Amino acid sequence: MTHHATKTLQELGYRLTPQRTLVWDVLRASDGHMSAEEVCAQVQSSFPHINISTVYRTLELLVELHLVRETQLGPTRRFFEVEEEVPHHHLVCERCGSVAHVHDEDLGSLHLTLAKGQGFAAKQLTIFGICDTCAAEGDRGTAPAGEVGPAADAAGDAAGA
Amino acid sequence: MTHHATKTLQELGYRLTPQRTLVWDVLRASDGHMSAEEVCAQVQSSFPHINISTVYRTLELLVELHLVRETQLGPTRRFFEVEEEVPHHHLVCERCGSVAHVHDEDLGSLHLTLAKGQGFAAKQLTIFGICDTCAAEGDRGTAPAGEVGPAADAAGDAAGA
DNA sequence: ATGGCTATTGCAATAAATTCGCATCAACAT
DNA sequence: ATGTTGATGCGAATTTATTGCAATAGCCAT
Repeated sequence: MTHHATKTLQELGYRLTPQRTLVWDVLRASDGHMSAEEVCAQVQSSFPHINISTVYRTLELLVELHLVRETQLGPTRRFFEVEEEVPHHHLVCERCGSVAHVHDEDLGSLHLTLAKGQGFAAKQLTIFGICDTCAAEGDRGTAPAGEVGPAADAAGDAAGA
Repeated sequence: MTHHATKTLQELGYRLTPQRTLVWDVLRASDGHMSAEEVCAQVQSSFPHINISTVYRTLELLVELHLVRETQLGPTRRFFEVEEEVPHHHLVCERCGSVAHVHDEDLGSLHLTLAKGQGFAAKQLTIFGICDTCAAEGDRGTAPAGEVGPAADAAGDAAGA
């Protein structure tokens, strides 16, 4: 009961279970975004009995109630975070995977541009690119673009994940 | 052999197999983004023997060679599209799932803002929101926000997928 | 055109993430 | 305290993606 969330749940007729409370608490305590598995692991430290499927169901519910939002940080995994008052967006580094935030207000006229140009109401942006740290490291890391090719001569597997 | 792609492959020492050619052709013929499964199904119509794992491996290769790029349209599935000369970004409607394009140049000063503010070099944006069509339809569709709740009174399952 | 070297492929097994059915359990109103 | 019924745990089923390996087939040299 760290928040009005519990009240919200009850007011809407949902039962207030320890599982739900804990999932919420864990997400609130977290600084950033968590996968369902991470949430589950965290919750289990104080409530060992919780099951991953319950976590999924709870997350789904919280998203439905706009207490939590699902971020879009890439394929093959879902991430969740507490829905905050000041909207923000995500900068995902394609090289190191780090995730930074940008405040919505720092987007300039983007909303207006999209609204005018395409009639699109932007809610959440995910911006993929290269963070300053990785850029500083030069073009090492995840196989830049230069000399790729089959294991013809001496080019190892320069194209990992 | 619809493009320089085949030449690129051979020049780099990769073998030119029908599977690779067909995956490339299918992607080129497609208007938008395709999942690996969709590509596979398409290719199979003219080359029934191709296997999904080959499709994955081919897509990975084409991405590596910057002939194809992986788009980031949401979790739980990967999508691919031919890498085009003029960069564009994606507007994904959270309600109907439609995907529209925005030209990079229409983003205004966003690149500059991100570069200055966070030292971040943006490459690909995915913008989630509501498209004009859905907005016009009012707040029906994917359970807006108003009256959600357990199956208490007469509220059906207004919150499907 | 032929043959050999080895990159590629197909297939099946595997892995990871998420969902579903159902019997049991426990919130909450009475 | 008790009943009603929504919520949970568990295992099985799905979906999506990856990997090992033997068989196949490009491509170069002949």
